[in-house]
Amino acid sequence: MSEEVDQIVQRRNKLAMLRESSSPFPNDFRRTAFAGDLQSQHADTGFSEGQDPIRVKVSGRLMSRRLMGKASFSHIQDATGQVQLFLQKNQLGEAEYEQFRDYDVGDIVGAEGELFRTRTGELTVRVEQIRLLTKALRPLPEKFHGLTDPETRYRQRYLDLVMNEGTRSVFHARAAIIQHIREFMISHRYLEVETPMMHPIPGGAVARPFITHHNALDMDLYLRVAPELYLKKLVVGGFERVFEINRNFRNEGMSTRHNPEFTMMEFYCAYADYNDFIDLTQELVKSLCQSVAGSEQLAYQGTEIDFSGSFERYGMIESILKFNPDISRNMLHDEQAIRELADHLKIQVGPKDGLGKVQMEIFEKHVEHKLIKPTFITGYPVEVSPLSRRNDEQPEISDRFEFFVAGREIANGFSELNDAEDQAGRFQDQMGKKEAGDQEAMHFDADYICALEHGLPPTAGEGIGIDRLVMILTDSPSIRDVVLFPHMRHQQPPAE
RNA sequence: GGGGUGUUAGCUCAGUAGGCAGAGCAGCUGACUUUUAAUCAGCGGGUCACAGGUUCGAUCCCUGUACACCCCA
Repeated sequence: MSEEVDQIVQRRNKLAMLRESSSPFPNDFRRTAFAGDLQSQHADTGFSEGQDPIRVKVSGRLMSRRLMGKASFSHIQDATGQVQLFLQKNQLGEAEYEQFRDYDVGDIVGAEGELFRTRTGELTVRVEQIRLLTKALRPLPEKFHGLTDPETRYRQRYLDLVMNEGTRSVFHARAAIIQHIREFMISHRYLEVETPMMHPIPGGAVARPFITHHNALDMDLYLRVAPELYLKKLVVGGFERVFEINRNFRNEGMSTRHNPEFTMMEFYCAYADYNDFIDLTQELVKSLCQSVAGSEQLAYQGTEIDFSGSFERYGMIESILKFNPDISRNMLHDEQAIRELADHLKIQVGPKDGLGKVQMEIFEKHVEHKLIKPTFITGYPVEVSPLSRRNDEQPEISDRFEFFVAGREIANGFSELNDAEDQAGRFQDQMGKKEAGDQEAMHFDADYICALEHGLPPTAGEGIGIDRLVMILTDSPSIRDVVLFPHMRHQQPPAE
């Protein structure tokens, strides 16, 4: 019999004993204080003799035990932090003290007593009563090194959360970031909405969808790759400023910056253009830096990133030239030359791909990862922007921008294409690409065209990748570090 | 999809020119009324990821598979 099983068997035996004497999973303990609150409230309390004693009831997970004969110390951890318990045989009584000695690290307990300070000055509860509230049958990871194995941290995130303060703080930060964004949008008069996650036709982004099936209707549905088309239908309907924070699903590879489901905020504003959203994005990002980090200087994975002042801004072509001195402007604008260049750069180009598509490929491969400072890129080709408004001066480019930090695309926004006939033509173009084998190309969405034909006001739209933003703001190297339960390959469940 | 690295006790990690598998923590027994990685004495705990191959003998060498991490596409 392995020791792992031994430890579980011992705990099961203890639980069996508890079942005989009482209900082992009581739910009538009510705490009066949180550990972290006590620490901050009593940071300067002296607990001198004459003072009125402060009685508290605390509960949480037993994280350590130091048994010394007739007295013991222990730490419990709740949602706010840890506090030390001091247990004495003559205070608890023989029976209760012996019961405590049977508790295991990992058990959930409730304790009541008076606050005091130990010789070393640590705030401590002098326990008068303690109860086991939940027996833990499996041992926790080791107390000193904690849990470091990345696979276990992701698959059993609860253990990571119990053991690692850093993990807890990342997800607290994530919640604060999303709350901040939501309040920012509401304060700018945006209405929060929820649109379908299951789409009859996948649309709104160039991406491969997941397919599911509705039994009663006997029809295939697609998990959404973006909420874009529905949100713009709401603008047609007169909700002139809307936003949605929710999951998108893309059936693509996984990496440190891609999870099959990821969180995006999309938002639309009538009577605004992409330049307005560049300004709005900068304002939002700066305010997030201040609210999360308290500074516009952030360190990301050892690189200082400066969010102060106005963010950098280049045209896409200019950025290619700036970061790749070997490439000339003429090469990027000549069909023949750019294909040779792409070949030289080992970029695969499809036979139906035009100038714009190849420019985009070169940009993605040879510029994106170099955009470390917060940077807006504009001037994207219409060919790769099937939902964007055409630029008035240069019809081959769109009124679109993307926002990059630390070499990562964080946001994508544009003046919306509200010309229904142009949009129908762009969908036709996408269908041509799909027939040529491009699995990411869009479908023709007649419903959406119909909505546009009713009149979409001039509108700006944008999507912000929340996970990537959280990565940068929390200095996390992988998207798995900012998603509570990242997608993992199937694995055998933990054996007993 | 390609390349690299890894998988040894519940956890964190050693290790073996190829010859009975190691530590710390956790666990168990005992001592201990201000400890905090408590301490002291003793004890138990392993399909060395999985499947093949080479070998007298494989945790170690070879091949494949699974899972994970990193890099590239």
